[in-house]
Amino acid sequence: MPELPEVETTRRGIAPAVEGRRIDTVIVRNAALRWPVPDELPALLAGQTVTAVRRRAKYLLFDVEPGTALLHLGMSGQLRVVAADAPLRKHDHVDVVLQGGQCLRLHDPRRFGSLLWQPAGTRHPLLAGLGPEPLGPDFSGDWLYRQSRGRRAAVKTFLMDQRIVVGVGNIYATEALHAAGIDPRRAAGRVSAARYAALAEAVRAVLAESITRGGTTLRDYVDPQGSPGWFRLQLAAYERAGQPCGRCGGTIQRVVLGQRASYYCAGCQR
DNA sequence: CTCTTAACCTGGACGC
DNA sequence: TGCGTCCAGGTTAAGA
Repeated sequence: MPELPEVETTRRGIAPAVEGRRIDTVIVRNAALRWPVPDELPALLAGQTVTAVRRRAKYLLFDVEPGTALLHLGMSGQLRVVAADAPLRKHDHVDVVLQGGQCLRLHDPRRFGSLLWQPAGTRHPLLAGLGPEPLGPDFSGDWLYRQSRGRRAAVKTFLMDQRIVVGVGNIYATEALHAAGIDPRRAAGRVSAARYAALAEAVRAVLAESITRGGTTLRDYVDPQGSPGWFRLQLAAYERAGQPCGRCGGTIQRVVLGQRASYYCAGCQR
């Protein structure tokens, strides 16, 4: 489900309820996520005060004194702020019960998400090797250009590689390439520096605009208050096969790249 | 190294 | 109504 804008919207939605708040208990009903939730996690978090909720790539990071809890929402994860006694739904796998009667509830039907622990002063292997934040200072067209030299994989697959740049998933890679006028099938190593400059700008613009609209709800994404995101209304290419391109009037095509559905306009994406 | 593929899992949409 | 097939905002391990 979530790419950077949805994770960031989730972060902003939970921060007021969580930051500076003490954790009463952590209830793990089903530890069988992408990786097993560590047995010791509830004991590590109970009684701790959350000093900050951060985001790195598509991970939410909950800082407490002994370390950081890492939460990834996978494809179908939702994190909601609910009353601690709110009725349970199927697939409500974890509750972080906060002092004051609210709780953070993780709901994840497909269980591709993960909840892991990083002791203070260490770096979890999953966070090692991640590329720059697309909305940060280290991401640029020049960076993309240099990383892409000699690569034959499709530029869309390259753009979704979290070692190259984080946070860009299937929707936003599709949209950014459309906005930049680049054919997603083109080999990454055969895109010019000038066009990577345009692509980097398109990535930033599409992510920033989606955040302002609360992310994209295609099927089941909701923010921590249960509201959908509205960026879907802005999608120019994603899931628009057969429809006219808003820029050139051509027809949006569907193709599969790296096992993921991709959409592009044969008229204006080269 | 780079690249491709299978796998993890559930549920909704669709065709018969 | 039911059953089979395909598809879905992600990521990793394994193999070529």
